[in-house]
Amino acid sequence: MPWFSTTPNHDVVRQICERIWLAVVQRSLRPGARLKEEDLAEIFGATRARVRQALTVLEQDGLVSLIPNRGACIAEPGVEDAQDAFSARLCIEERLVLRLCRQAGPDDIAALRDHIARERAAHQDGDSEAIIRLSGEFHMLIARLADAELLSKILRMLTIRTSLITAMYQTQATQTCGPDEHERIVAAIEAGDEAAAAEAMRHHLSHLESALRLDEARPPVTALREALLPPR
Amino acid sequence: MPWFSTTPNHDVVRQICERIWLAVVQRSLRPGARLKEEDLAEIFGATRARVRQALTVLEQDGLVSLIPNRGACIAEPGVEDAQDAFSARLCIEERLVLRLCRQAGPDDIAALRDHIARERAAHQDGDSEAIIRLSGEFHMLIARLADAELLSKILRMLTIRTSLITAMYQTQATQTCGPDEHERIVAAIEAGDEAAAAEAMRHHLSHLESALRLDEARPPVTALREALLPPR
DNA sequence: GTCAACGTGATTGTCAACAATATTGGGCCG
DNA sequence: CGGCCCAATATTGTTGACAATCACGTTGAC
Repeated sequence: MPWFSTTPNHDVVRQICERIWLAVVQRSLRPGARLKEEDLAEIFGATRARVRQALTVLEQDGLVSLIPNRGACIAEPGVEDAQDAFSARLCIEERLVLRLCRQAGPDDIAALRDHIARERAAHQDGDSEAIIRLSGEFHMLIARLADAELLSKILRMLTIRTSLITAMYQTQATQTCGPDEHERIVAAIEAGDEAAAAEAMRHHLSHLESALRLDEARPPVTALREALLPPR
Repeated sequence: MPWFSTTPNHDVVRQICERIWLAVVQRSLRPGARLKEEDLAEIFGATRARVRQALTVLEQDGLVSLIPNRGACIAEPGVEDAQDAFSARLCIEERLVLRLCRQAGPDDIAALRDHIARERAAHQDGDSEAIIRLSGEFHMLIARLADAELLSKILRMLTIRTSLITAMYQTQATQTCGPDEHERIVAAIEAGDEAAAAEAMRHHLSHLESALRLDEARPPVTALREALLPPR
């Protein structure tokens, strides 16, 4: 299930991207962490050129910052960036569910229900890796079913960004929201109720956003750095 | 005014991207044209590595197709792709003008008016290069004024795509539509009339789309190739 | 005469060494 | 004693050559 990123040419590159992304959302790689090319090359058994390709792709997706002559590090989106990302997702996904309300056939509904079932299973098993992954894939599934290739591509970029943002700003209380809200969206789509579907999606996204500590003065991880370092 | 693409690290890369894009919209580079790395390197006085970076970026933007082990060529978006692109632009730009209706201050309106004035000047001078460029930049200006960094980035990608599509499918009759429709959008924004602004933008985009020969069976440029070459 | 296999030429993909640049630690001067 | 400059080191950026791959033209067999 190759869902990551903008289909890099070679599998090795995609694997590197995917592993780094996973490390970020699982919080084993903190925002601001430096990514030394040589180390990555050794870790993944690849050459530095490959690593560099991967980093270029990851920068496009907004997951890493690439500073010339200074290397790469996990990006540190600010509060503004977070709001931008959710705002953009709202714009895209509202459109997607509206389209799906008109186009969706029984197969589509079944696929969505099946996905939600897997989400529930992951929740019961407490498999946090699967929970995070499936939660993101639900939205990508909607995009795919809506038959909008470009919007899918865009949404992919946005989900990667919001993954990072979530890992950065989320409170301990709400890890990810359960599949109930997804269920509600699907139900509205099945009923063909455009207003309800759009509303459900809006509610879902704003719920995701409001679960974050965006109101706080500064991101928790970079607080130290930015506070101590003089402005460059 | 560095408006092109996803801010590549080095200026050389951006210049290559920009020149290729310009060549495409000016129709000196036809869709399907092969882009040999070595030739590009010689033309731009850059190394092949740089050219490769540029091609990677251009592929992300959908301007070139990058086939493994076979090289790069100007992309040939199909009718489906064209509709996708306009659909996505509609989604994004509608949101942008709505936001601008609420946020726009006198400075913003002045900037928009100033831009339209330049468009009119280009039209009078018959400077087709400027007409194409300014026509695209108007939409980017809206995105920038709407204070939506991410949506700007996305729209940039979409305008590049639609540039290519326009170059590919446009009829001889309607090169680009004049600045009158832009004027109408700005007027609605100035009045703060959300419904009118959204409607004006919808009208503008659908006008752009309907000026193309999307109903024809196949793209004009590739017709020969696809007709003569056996399906691979 | 047609088709298939093969060899050749051209082009892309990869690599490892080299050069340029930023960071860090120590020494020197104020 | 503190600030500044300079050299050493570590890391990134670049280059050119090499290997892998593919398209095309030729040759041979059926």
